[in-house]
Amino acid sequence: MKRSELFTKTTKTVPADEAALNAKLLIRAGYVHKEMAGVYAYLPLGLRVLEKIKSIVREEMNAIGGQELLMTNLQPKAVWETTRRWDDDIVDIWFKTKMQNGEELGLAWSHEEPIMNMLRDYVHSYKDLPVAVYQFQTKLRNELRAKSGIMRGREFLMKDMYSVHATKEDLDRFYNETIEAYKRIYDRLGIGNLTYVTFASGGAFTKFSHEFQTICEAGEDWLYLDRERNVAVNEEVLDEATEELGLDKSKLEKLRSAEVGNIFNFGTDKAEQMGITFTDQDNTQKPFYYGSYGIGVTRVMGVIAELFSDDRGLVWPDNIAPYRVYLVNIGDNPEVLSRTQEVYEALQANDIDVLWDDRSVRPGEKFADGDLMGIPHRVVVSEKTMANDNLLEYKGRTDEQAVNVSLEDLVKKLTD
RNA sequence: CGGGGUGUGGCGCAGUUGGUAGCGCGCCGCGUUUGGGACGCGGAGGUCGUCCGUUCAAGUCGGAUCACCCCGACCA
Repeated sequence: MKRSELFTKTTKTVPADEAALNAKLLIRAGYVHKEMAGVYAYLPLGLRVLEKIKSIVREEMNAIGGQELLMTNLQPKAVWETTRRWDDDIVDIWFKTKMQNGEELGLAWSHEEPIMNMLRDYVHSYKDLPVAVYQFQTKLRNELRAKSGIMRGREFLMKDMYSVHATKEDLDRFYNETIEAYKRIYDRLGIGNLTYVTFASGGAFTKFSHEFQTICEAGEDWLYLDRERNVAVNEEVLDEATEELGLDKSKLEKLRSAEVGNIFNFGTDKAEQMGITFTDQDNTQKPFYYGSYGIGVTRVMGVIAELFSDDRGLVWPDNIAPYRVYLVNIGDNPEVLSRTQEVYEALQANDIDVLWDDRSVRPGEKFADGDLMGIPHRVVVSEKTMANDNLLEYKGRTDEQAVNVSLEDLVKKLTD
């Protein structure tokens, strides 16, 4: 992609209506556009980041047997009445609307009930089990107050997976496999070393659920961490969990964290409430065991933006940067331009995402833009570099000093 | 939903005791520039969130309303 063709612009001025660092940077760099409080549009750069995060999540979900699908945003009232969760006193974040004939509809804040209801049509026997399905879906939640930029919106993108099983043991097995898959996801997203599996409040069926909490000053949760045993507990279940797990409360470290994932073991509750059963081997009707597993995709993006930024702007991990290389030509000397073109094509030929800042603006502006956008690798072509054995100037986003490399070595470095 | 704050060109802001709107950035044109967000000259762009009221006169005063932000409560 050439920078001159990218319609979004960067800006030096900080938006006045944002306090959250992630929103300030993402808006300034042209990743997101604020539609209204808690509602953000994803522009080409932002969408590329989201898609890269999704690819990682998708690979890991597929690896444990998840089948991707796409549920709907419009949801029938009846499905939610079976678990009493249509009631605004029980779920207070509903967006609801009506059809022309007056029939009430819900706008998806979760898909737990609709997924179960859908599975009812296809899963009838123990032979069909287990099943795990997942989607990337927009969730709409009528939060009293939106805050923290894209970390907590009224509209956000979530990966939600659901699994149904014939036995408790099988659900437990899958639940644990999912925990491992989630760890791999956070590792690949570059936040693995800051992310902890955390005990949090459960539901009716289990005492605790598990959250994945990333240590982050901008988070809204408090995490109590036992570094020695590598166990973390959410503040909301601190007393119960420390007792249950035999932790020494005085040794726990209290840290700000952001919830980047949450998984629930529902047992058979949901299936019982909804009256959904399968025929087991012994020809009796039994309710499914049901688990649900969420990752807030847009929230993760916000957390990463917060965690890795510096005073010059965003700093994306290589894996999810919208482009990996920010290519800069200095000056419009035809030889420099044709050399830059050559580098541009070589990178593309090796499947390295490159954004070429081909504008005829001063070098400082290009450097500042590349830094603000958080592109991990910067490559410069100029008369100076060409005079220097035709080497390229390379600088990592967080490097102090640039170094000279050949095109071959650059490609090698970026494809290893 | 309780408390606090803010709405003025695209963005960030100023605007005195009420007298008919200005600055920086950005944008357009011309020229000079080109290794960390250049400079000169010339331009375009605003019924001051909205409505009602007070007044000869409202960005400015009063009321209502909407939106946005922060703190709290709540939440993936």
